[in-house]
Amino acid sequence: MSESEKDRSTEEKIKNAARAVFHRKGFAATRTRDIAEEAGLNLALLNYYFRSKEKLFDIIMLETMMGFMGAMVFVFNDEDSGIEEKAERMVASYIDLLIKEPQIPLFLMNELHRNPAGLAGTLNIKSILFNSVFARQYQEAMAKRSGEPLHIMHFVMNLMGLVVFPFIGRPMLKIIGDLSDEKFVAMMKERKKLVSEWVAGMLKAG
Amino acid sequence: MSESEKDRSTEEKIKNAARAVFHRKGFAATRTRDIAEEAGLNLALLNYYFRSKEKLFDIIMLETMMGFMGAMVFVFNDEDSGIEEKAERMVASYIDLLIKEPQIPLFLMNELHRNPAGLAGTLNIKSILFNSVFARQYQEAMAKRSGEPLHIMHFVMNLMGLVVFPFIGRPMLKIIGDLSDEKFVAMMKERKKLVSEWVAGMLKAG
DNA sequence: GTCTATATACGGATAGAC
DNA sequence: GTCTATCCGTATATAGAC
Repeated sequence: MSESEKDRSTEEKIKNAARAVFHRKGFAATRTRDIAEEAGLNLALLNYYFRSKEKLFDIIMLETMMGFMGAMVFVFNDEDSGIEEKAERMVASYIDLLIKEPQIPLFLMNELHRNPAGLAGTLNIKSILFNSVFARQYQEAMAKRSGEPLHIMHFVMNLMGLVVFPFIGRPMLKIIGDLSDEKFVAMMKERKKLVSEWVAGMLKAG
Repeated sequence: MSESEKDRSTEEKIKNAARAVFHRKGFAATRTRDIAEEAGLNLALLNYYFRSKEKLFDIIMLETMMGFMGAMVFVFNDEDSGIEEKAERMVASYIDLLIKEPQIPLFLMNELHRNPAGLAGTLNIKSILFNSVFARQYQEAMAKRSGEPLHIMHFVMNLMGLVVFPFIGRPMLKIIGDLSDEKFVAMMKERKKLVSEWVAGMLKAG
């Protein structure tokens, strides 16, 4: 089956529609009818291809999770870059991803909250972090700088907080700051450079 | 009516139960039956006291929003403290609040996403920020430091990202970092001091 | 594979007894 | 004010024609 045929197959149409609607409204608030309509197909086809709403959701969730984590894991184990360059690349690639697909973080945070074990257990992310080149470089950076060494999760929280939070809080931030969509996106692009500088500072200062 | 009577009144019992369940599961996923059960009361009483699930939800949403914003607004307009002290106090009070009520941020972000205008329009938060003592002090700090002045919303994003995001991403962070609940809370307490230092650094460095 | 029609379950809301 | 019983719309899932 060619790529173009695959994209247009009924199964792919359903998955693409399901992804869009689930990302926008979350599991509980989406109706299978919404997905069928978004796909331009009959409701019965959802059950023909994917047994149930739950099963369809699980597939979308897994793919979304992999896409989101993939952006990180790819950079994590590069031997040729230092920690600051890694941080800079993660920041840039996440901001690019989230400008294109801004609903992903809220979707993921919600559904991980609903079922923390389910998916997260599938991917063994925990060992991915601790055994990474990134973790080794982080420990080296901590050893060099003044002050107490900080748990690596503080660094992960900072990186994600500075990059991902604005997309989760977007509706609130737009109101508080009186920001248009264009202005918001422009600020996110500014943040590629800014966040890189801030996290580099955190690695040095005591 | 005395305080103890008020706390135990049927209306209060329903509101307390509704708050707990809505915060935990969000609007779409909570059933009025869940709330009745949590309150130890009959389902029919919800409609007797609060017409509909929507109406009950709106009340909880408004109260939660006010509680969340209140912690900020209170500090915003204090004339006697500098900007760094304000930041430090906001960080500390938010972390204390969120250790007690960790579901609030995800709840608020979700429901603001569902209906950005609804509530946010009610409170005119936008003018609260721009007319605050805090905003004036921020502009002064920007004028003094080297480099281009940064939009105040970058500062708001940083403050909230560093403080609030960990509570939103808690299930993910616990898995990635192999953290127990106790360890997670301990790290959040550490962050009172750390985040204060980081944001102070952002106000100075170019 | 795709459709129409329908079975079945669930959830919000209310009627009416007490 | 509070309960039990029930109505009724809506949503998932499936049966069966084409």
